[in-house]
Amino acid sequence: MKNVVSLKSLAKELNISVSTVSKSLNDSEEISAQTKERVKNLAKLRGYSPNPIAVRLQKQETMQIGVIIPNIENPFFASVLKGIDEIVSTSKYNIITFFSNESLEKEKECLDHFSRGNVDGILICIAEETNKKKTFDHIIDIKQKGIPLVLFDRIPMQPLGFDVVHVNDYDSIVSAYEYLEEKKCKNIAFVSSIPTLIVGRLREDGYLSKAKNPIVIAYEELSELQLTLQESLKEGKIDGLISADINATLLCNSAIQKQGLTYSNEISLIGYVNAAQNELSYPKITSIDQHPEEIGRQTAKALLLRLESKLENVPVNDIVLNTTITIGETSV
Amino acid sequence: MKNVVSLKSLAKELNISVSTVSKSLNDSEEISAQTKERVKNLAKLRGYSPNPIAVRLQKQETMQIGVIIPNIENPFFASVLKGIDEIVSTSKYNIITFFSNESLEKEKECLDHFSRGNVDGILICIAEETNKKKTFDHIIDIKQKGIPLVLFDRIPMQPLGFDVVHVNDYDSIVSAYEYLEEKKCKNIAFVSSIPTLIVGRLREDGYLSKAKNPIVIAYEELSELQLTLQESLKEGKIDGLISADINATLLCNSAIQKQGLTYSNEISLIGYVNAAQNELSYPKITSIDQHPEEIGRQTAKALLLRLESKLENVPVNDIVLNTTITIGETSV
DNA sequence: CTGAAAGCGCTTACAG
DNA sequence: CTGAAAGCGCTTACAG
Repeated sequence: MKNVVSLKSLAKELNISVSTVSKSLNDSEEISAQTKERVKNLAKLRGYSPNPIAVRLQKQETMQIGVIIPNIENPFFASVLKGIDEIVSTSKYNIITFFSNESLEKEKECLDHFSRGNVDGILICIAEETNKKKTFDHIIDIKQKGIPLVLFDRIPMQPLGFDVVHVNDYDSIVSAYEYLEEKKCKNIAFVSSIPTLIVGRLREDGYLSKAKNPIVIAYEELSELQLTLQESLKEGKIDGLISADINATLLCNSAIQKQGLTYSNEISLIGYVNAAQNELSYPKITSIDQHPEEIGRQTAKALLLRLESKLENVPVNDIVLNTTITIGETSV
Repeated sequence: MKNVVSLKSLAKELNISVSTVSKSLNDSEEISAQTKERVKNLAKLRGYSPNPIAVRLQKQETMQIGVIIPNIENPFFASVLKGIDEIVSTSKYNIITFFSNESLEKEKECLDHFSRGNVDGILICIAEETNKKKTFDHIIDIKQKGIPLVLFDRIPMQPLGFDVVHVNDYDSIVSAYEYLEEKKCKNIAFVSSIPTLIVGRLREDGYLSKAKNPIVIAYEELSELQLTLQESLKEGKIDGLISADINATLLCNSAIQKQGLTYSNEISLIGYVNAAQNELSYPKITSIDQHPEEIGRQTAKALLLRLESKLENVPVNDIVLNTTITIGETSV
């Protein structure tokens, strides 16, 4: 039941050679208008479409872009992927998705698979474990294979020699801090469930650069974070919270509510959220918007640029995007 | 800088034929142990790995599975995709992801692309628009192409002749209704932002089968839904809410809070949520868990089964999974 | 046990 | 303007 229409079958039916059929369909200058016409008509009639695998073998291109996402259940990454798809789907490439599930081992396997000739280019956000262990050799190795690679969101401190796309995490938190200051907050604490992630560190640094008497509440273990947070709020000193990630934001709001605090002069909250969900939630939280789809689009564009201009000496690009603050109901 | 190690280069270096090299690496019985040894050693030394495109062309398999997701920003689908990945990543296949963004047109393009020899099998959840217009010809056409296809979640009323994986939406709501009855709710309303989706209709039907004096609040337009919902709550009659989708659930909770109602004898809420986010939210909403990852796993398994047993006469599978109720803080 | 040949479905110099 | 030939990198009957 497979598609049996091939160049060969068309050629036989038309009593001409395979090369002529191929050239006709590719609109080669070499072929007469009349022959092209005949070939194209029959091709359409028979529903011919070229075997993509054969074309790829011939062209020595896979027409595939490999994407490695740490965790697709994180809405930030889901939106980034959507942005990537938006750009890639207008190109000749397909997206092969892999999920590292934050595991270094899995990430290595993915890159290994990609580098065995399965993709023409790679888009990757490194896993949490990779981030912690600071093991980047498997990524650097890709350079030797000559496969263009673009890193997004979690960017190692030391440059690896690849294009990168990210937001300015440091400045984002500085802006958030300044925003809360405008709202007359005096004791602003920083809450994070990602203290070891690169982006988490940058955000913390941004906070520390502003706070005179810093209060950092940071645990990876959510239950621990929750407990400590509740304790800290009980003391009644804190009147502003900046949360460094989606989970921390949810816990902050939850702790505030449970404490019976109200979003007024009593306390304010700003943090990272899942934008779509936040829009409908109560209270709608004042948030730092990273514009994840835009990150995805820029990442994909950066790769396509490398793929199209085969120039090896294009300098490495460091693309920094701006975050914005979306006012909600948790800062009055 | 491309990988220049090929069967040919190995053969030349060993002074034997390409066929012998190929057979050795594939552990053919025909080849002497000694030769195999030599070949494998050199292959390892040179870091040889077979060109996947060439293998595919030869084997007449793409080793790719095409997945069409209506909206990756919906956490339900993100989790389904994770489940799919979990199973597929243990097979020889790769996942090609496409997002229809709920558009029939885009969906057609995806299927068209897939059917041009780009994938060996297809996993699809139909777009909202497809669902509404009840246009399924582009899906049915896939059967003629001989490409196995499995539908998940949104399953057309009339069987299309493909394997399907879904939950029992009707029964889920019946259970939810019965649960609220146990909690002494007397006036249970049904709130939906997906009145025209198949799953939305089934859920509504489940509700209608139980309610004596049904109150259905259903609008696709979220602002309209929100308004009507607030009006209805103001009347003070409703003491139980069943929400048919994530957005409706968020709006219900938001409306309840704004109304100043408390989750006690006053009112209860049960509905669909984003499980990960709900876990950390306040209040934690009592929810109907569809186990999306399991849906993904089952969907992928169903396809792999078809792909492996080339038998055409395997009867069509209708896999129905159970939902469960997770007790939260919105039903006391 | 090894290798030459054909073939998977295409494209593209090159001859005529 | 058309076609035969070689080749992309493999696999696999078939001969020897």
